[in-house]
Amino acid sequence: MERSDGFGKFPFFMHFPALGGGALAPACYIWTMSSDPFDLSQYDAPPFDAPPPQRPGPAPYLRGLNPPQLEAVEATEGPVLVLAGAGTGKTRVLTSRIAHLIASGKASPFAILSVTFTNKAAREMQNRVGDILGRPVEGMAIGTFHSISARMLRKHAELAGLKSNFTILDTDDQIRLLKQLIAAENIDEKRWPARMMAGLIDRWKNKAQLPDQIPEGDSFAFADGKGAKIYAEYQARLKVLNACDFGDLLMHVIHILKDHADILAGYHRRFRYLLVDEYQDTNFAQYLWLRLLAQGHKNICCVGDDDQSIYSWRGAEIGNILKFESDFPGAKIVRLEQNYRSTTHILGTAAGLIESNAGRLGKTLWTEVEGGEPVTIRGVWDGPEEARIVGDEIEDMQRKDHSLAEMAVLVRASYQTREFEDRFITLGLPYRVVGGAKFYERQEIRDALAYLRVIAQEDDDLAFERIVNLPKRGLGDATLQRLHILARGNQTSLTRAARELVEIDELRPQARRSLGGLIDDFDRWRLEAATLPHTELAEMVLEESGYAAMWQASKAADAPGRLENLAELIRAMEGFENLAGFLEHISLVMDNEDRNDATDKVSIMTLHAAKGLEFDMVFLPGWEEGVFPNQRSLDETGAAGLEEERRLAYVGITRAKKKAHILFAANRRIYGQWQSAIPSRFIDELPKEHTERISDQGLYGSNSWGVAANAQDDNWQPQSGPGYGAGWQRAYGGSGQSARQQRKPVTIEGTARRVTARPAVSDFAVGERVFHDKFGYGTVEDVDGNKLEIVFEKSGTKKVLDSFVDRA
DNA sequence: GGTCGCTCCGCCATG
DNA sequence: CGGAGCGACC
Repeated sequence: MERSDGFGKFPFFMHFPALGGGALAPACYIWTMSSDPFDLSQYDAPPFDAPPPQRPGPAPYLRGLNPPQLEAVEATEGPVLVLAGAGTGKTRVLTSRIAHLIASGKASPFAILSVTFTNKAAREMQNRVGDILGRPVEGMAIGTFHSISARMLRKHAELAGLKSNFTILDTDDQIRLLKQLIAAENIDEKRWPARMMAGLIDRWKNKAQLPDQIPEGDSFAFADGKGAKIYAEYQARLKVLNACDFGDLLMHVIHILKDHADILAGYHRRFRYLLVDEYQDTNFAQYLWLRLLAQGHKNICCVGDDDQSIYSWRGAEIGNILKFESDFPGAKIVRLEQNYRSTTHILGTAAGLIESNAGRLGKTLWTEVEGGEPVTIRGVWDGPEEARIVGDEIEDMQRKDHSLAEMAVLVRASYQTREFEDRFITLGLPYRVVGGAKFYERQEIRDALAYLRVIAQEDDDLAFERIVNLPKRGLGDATLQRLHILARGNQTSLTRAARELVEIDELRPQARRSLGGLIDDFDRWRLEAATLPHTELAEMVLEESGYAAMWQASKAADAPGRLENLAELIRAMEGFENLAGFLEHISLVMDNEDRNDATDKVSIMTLHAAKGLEFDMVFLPGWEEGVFPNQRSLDETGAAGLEEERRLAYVGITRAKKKAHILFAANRRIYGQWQSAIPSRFIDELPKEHTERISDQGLYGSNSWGVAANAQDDNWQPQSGPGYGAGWQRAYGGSGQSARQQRKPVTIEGTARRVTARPAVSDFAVGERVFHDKFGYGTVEDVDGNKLEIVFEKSGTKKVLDSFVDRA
């Protein structure tokens, strides 16, 4: 492979004075945590360095627990279900319980298996237990279902038809692979998108169903009954690629434990105590996984809150928590109801809301902390206005010496973060988007990772395809086609097919030479990988492959930033023991917070991501019908969907310790189109005695929002603000009507042109006579969403947006 | 084989 | 509106 002369003397990372710390990178994500590999190589505990005997009296970590908490901590033997309301100290119970198991000598860390919902929670829990015990906890198996399963699967990979260095594919890879299979089946990808198939496979795996266990009918969810077949082909292909997806991690482990009694017995010997956080969000596969592992000793402690179950869309079964007692006979149930987090107003608001849900286990949260401020509910004109108000309020609090880290904006959907980012950037307000745009989702990072993936696991086709012609090596579609044909025919991977292809005269000499060179490069890098530290290997690969040179030669404005990101990637690798550990972290640990960054920042995140967190002040914007509750949730799962949305709102409110702000806007831009919006039905459900409703003067008139059958004028506190026209009143003038009926157009003044905002579905009908400023009079011929096909009397047939015509 | 520009579609939440 | 993906053209 040709390379520019002497390039090797100037490693790309040397061009950056401060490695990875320059001003160009827009955001700085660093992984600093080394993967803390709990060892699964043995089932029997090594001699336990037992803690010094306790002095008489209650251990220090038990002091300060309330009676139910203490009960949950001390009931170490047998099944225990802790129903822990929001803010009732469940994390404290879990950490104290682990500390108690260790300090009392009942178990060494080695014998404890602790499942958390996020890796971040795992990390924190581990640290907190260490703090309690006064020394770091080592050897405890702690992590998410997925990360623990990955460890187990690496140990028994061959039983799932894999090698222990298997690749974990992300959703992107999964979809690319499915696209190929769908195309090979001659299925129209437009009608049956790979995304949809990926969703189905995910759902099946959440139920631990193998391809041959898919009921006939379920298979018809895709391409007229080809669903199960594609699933089977997908699984077969994964085996050839020595790869698995997220769902496989659990499913393979479940089937291994089911089919191999000796292995299961081994884990029973080892894991004497199981702890599970966020039990209400476990799905059927996770339930099976737990049941298998808990079968032996039955020392399982699950903590959860049915009111905070927000993951049914990915298969979580609230039923798991409801039937715990029958699954584990003799289970002890402990309820934690004393809230230590929030004020009475916040708790009261949340409780009033969740009351509308049916089928709850029922808890009554109470607190000793009286008073505080009522929850503020505020209607604003539009999205930008909402972001402005939130930004101003945050700045105001900041001036009053409140830490930004104690404030958070919690949105329903991730696209909503943008409006706030824009505003905060304008204000120069430091923020972080938790779980937002991922560093490793950037093009250049994914490319670099692809090289490393192929080195670590040569059958990783998805990675190989990504970089086979990057930088350009003259290996285009034609060559790739041949590789694919050969690989499919031989049931092998692209790399292996390539090895064969370069031996014969199938390819043009140039392509053959180029492909041969690439194969040789990879072989050489693999050889180096055995001895070279992985960071140096990465540098070597980026230089020798010409990938770094490609960006150096690029005149694109963002090329320097990309090079800097590559340097950042290498720096990130330093925190890991080896390449495999790093790659596993990338695929499993989604939270990529820069833990070296102690800057005080506001958090912006989705409500889902906020689960388990708490902040002094919480902003909950976008409380509008269709946004929250989310329209698709209502459409797809109806009443159950609404209840889940309500639980999500409950989660949002209960994140607040001192103050919650709820906001909604009269106008929203969706897909770049202005639409009028009406306040969320949840707003009506919030108890009046715990909330205050603020209206900008002139915006609402003397009326409430029209939807508020139970909202009264005396509950309003008009504030001075920009005066708006009567549009609002027109929009919210009606009352007692359903959400859909209430959608009426709002006229937005002040834009360059007079624009009428309308819902996405036009309320014009075929045959209606209309008038258009430019085209004159005409008749509606066809309605497609908000697009109308109109035959104009003078101008002929035109496609126009309904917003631009009026009824004649 | 590579690049530019147009069209189409999505924005529900995740490991 | 913004990104992905595809087709036309160099």
